[in-house]
Amino acid sequence: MIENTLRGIALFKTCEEQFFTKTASSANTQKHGKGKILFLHGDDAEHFFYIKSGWVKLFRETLDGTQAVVDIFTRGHIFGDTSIFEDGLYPYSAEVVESAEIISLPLAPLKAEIESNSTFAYSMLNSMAKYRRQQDREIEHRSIQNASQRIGCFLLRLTQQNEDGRVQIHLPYDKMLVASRLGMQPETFSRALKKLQQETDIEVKGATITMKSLDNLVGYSCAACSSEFPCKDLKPAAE
Amino acid sequence: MIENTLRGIALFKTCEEQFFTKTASSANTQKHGKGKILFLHGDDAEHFFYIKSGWVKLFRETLDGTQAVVDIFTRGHIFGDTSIFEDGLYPYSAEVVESAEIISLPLAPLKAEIESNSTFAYSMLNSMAKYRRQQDREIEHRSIQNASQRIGCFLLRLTQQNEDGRVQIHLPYDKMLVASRLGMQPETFSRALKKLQQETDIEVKGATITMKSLDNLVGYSCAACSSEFPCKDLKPAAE
DNA sequence: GCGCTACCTTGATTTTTGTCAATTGAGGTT
DNA sequence: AACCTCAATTGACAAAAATCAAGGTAGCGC
Repeated sequence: MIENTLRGIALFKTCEEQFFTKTASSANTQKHGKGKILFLHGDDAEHFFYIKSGWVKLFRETLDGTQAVVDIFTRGHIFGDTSIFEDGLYPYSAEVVESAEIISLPLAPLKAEIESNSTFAYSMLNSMAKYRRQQDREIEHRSIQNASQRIGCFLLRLTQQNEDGRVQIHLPYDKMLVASRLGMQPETFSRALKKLQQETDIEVKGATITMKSLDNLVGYSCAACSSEFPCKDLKPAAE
Repeated sequence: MIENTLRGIALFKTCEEQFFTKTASSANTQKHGKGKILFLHGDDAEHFFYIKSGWVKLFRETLDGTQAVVDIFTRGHIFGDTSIFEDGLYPYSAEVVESAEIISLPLAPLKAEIESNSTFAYSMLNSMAKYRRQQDREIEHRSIQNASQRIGCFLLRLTQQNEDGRVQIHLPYDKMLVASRLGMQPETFSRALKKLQQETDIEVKGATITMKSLDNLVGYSCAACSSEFPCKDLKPAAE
């Protein structure tokens, strides 16, 4: 059951047989409701996680409780794995933000596989490098894009390139969360989204956003980005 | 000559013999003055680089010429290596910002070593994970720290923990560059540094900053950070 | 339905940062 | 020394975002 899921994950394509059996033997799938804390920053890390469905927020907090969202992941993403390289402690906290089905997997076999299977280690490096570029982009955008442009970019990255006619996007989680994901206050988000509506041709109705084509949005947001649309990292992802 | 330098690099500790000989055979050391462009974003990547001394800025630009500084590295750092995972293209541009001595190294043996030596691949993953945490911190700071706090943090990260009496810090490159590294305008930097002077006990004289102890600075900046001082990633770096 | 509890929006205001322009200052060259 | 260049600072102002406060709205349980 779980073993089959694992075999289907692109990242694990090059793993040895024993990795799947060992990992699956102490893995388990669980459904979690919104608000469930999976682990806290600094906890001893025994497991890493694979998201089958739903959304998970990774975050860190300062002493006075201010929260910084590291990232928000969904189906197909792995998290908690880098604790291997962090003295076995989770480098962030994780909270379910939209009801999720999550597979919990032991770290030990993962570490063993990295250490023994260099092809797999290469895959890990590849996915790590991809993520690194995403973070570079994030930092870049925070310094050269304004709030509306960042929202525009966020929306563009939500559209799968399946579109033909009218484009429709559905925000995958609360607007408050989108705001924190983009590093702005909810009020700023609300106003910036309104401004984006005026400056482009998008129509916002609750969490649903529609538009004739992506062109206007691309012109508005991607002008203030060092990459071209469509973003390379969104493509099929050559594993 | 170069081979010995390579053997001394912590990251390469676990590399095979042939890696050193192959790499060194088509490596070369060069001195570059301030302003020298080493490669441009999108160039075909044949080499990666090791900094023996000086400072190098990695950056990306939008079509209209706005520049975003990805990072600024010095002695002991490697860059250009991730192009292995980016279709063989450099994911950013690189410019010498303080006269530097740089070793240029072929990418092919590095890639081969990653693919064949899983212990080394593990080291690479480890260093990549470390860098990832640094970027997480960077993103965090841009959303929850103000300009003065970011400068304070930057200064703290420049101090080696060798201090006993009075602490003295020397800015390693232009203030304009520090500003861009911290994602702010030079004018903002200038004012924020002045404010930092008023709020803590630092004394600024040109590029030299002194203070009785780090305490005030730590209290001022690290209060708005999810990590504790001293930052773990600055420690000896267990390779 | 009613009331409760978020989420979301809107307005007014303050804070922070960016922009534009002018001046000062330091280092290097001739 | 006089000159030049460019970094750095400062002031005045504009823009962007955060903050504070008040409503509005949608979903949910009773």
